[in-house]
Amino acid sequence: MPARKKTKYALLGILKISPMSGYDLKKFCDEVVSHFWNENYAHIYPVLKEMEIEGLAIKSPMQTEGRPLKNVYTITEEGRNELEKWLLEPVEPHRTRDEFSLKFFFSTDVPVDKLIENIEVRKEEFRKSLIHYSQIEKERDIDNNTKDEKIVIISTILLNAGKHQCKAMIDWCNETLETLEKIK
Amino acid sequence: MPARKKTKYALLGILKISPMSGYDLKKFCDEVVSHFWNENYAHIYPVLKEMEIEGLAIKSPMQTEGRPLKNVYTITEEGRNELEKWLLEPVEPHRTRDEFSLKFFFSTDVPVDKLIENIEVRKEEFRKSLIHYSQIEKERDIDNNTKDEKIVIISTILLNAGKHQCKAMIDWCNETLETLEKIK
DNA sequence: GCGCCCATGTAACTAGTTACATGATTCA
DNA sequence: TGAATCATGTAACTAGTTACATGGGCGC
Repeated sequence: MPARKKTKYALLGILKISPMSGYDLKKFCDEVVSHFWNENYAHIYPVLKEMEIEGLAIKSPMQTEGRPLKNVYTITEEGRNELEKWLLEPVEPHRTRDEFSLKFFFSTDVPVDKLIENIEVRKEEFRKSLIHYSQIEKERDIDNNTKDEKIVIISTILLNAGKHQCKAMIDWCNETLETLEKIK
Repeated sequence: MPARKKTKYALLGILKISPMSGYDLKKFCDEVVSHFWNENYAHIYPVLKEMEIEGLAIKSPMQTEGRPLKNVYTITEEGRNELEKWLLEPVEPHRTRDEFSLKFFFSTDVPVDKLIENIEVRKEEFRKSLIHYSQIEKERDIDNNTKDEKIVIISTILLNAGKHQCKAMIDWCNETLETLEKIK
């Protein structure tokens, strides 16, 4: 098994949507799937090279007017097969490492007021995320009136997951604040 | 900054509760904080060594009858200070990489029936986790009647976070199943 | 006699991040 | 003229996992 497995499949999946360069892939990650995925250049460029060697994608240099040379990658049939195979495999559950919970667990000697403050900050973060999700949805609805397309349905479902999580955590923050106020 | 930062603080935090060996630390992780943290031996032993060199913990070999030699580590004053410092720092948000969402996003060509099946599996996982959390709580209540202790309150709050998340995801699964049934 | 628990550790690999290096064009 | 964007890449570091190696004691 070659290295950088997850990045490879992420890139394959995006290249299946449309051929693009390393730079474009990064932009796609930041703009379209940032709420559940991220990549950085240091990951993308070496993996693209490997993918070309493995025959999963083909590089075609493109000279655009007044712009640096662009290496556009196109997914191959082999790449499609590899992606398809991965899509059908079950998702292996990844180990949890929640630093916030860990800190909170060790905070027996931290004053309750400080704990309350931390929870307030966290609640605010979730509130902002929730607003962010609603905004993404709104923007998408404006330039997208093809609501029946499968990709749109899938995107909506994934956004909904984020919203559900945020709401749950905001509820938890409120309950926790009540609990902490009582023992203050 | 030395390597293996998070493991170091996790171990410091547990050693503050009680001195113990690498083996014990692993057990503690698996039994007490597994729902938000995990460690493995390959991480624990080298980090304990580093921590001793840095003066954050002291190793005392202990010979227990009919048992292998046990290296019990005790946190030092310096270790306590280091931990305290870390506890007061804000938690830096970590990048999301949700493989399930990624796969789901790329699944436009996967038959809807297969998607429904995947969501059903996921729902079942969350249902099991929810039961697991309730069980932990029940067991803890039996051998713990000191409900007012801060550590017990904190544990309850953290368990509650897990429960909130599971419930939210089960709701999401149900909504998603409805949506998918409609386009089947 | 077999498998599980106790107990410690290393090697090799997989994964992910930060900082650095370079250089052109576009827009304010 | 200076900041932002386009565009590609490497080096060094931090983090985490799997598999392997070893060996005694306990209970069934």
